[in-house]
Amino acid sequence: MKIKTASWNINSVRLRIDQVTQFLTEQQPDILGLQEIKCVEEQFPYQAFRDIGYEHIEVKGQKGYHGAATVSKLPLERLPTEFCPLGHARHVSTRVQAGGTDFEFHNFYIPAGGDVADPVINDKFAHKLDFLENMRTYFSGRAAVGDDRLVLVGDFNIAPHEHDVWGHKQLLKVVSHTPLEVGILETLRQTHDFTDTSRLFASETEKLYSWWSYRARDVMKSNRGRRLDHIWVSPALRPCVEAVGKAGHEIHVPCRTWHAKPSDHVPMTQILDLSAG
DNA sequence: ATGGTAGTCGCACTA
Repeated sequence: MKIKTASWNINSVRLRIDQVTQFLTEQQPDILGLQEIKCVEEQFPYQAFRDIGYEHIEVKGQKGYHGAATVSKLPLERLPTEFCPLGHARHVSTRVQAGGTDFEFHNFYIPAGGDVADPVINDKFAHKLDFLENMRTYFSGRAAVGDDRLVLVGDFNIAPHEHDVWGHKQLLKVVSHTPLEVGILETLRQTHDFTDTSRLFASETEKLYSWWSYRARDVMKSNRGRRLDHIWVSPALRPCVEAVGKAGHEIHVPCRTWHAKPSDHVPMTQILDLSAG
């Protein structure tokens, strides 16, 4: 059984509900993790998703800021997790029923971290590091991450590799690409042997971006992007990614300019051949 | 070193 997973920082799900439903209709992922929905649960446009076949919806919202939601064609069971030390709505964990099998889908919105890459003088950067530490604690505390079938998606707000940013040297002191946060994220990934699916079949020097700032003119022409969004899988699911090959992964770059008012992030999708795991 | 844009709880905050 093949399933298609997706992740997208939508920057207000209510404002861009038509873009989300267009994406779902065209790409037909089985499950989508949304970040920055910017609404409370009661304001979430449930019906628009149900109308096009996404009947299973788990939302963690808050007023005005942040928020995450997972919408799915496959049945979901909410898992009780908490990663944010400030209690922000930045995470939804679910178990997904996929035919005769299942897997966990962890949808993250890691804090951006403010402007100054020093946790002593910048509370937002300290918060980002604390959130990452809570992720580390959670996964280290699980008995057998290597055997468990986990998909981690979301806006991690970290571009780990040199060619995940338009200018490695220019961004070394810019939050999202500093060695401190990159090192923590890479340690988390390597500790559990998570596969960063965007890089599995891409060459190390291929530029990959999922986000382009609003604060620049002709941003796609200058192409000053960063790869802040990720789909990771645990070792148990790695064969499911390998089985579908490079074509199974897609960063939907045209979505950065396809509507007059796009999100600053584009969606990405990863197909898993669950029969290979 | 600064400022640029976007969305929301809009006269401020987060990104």
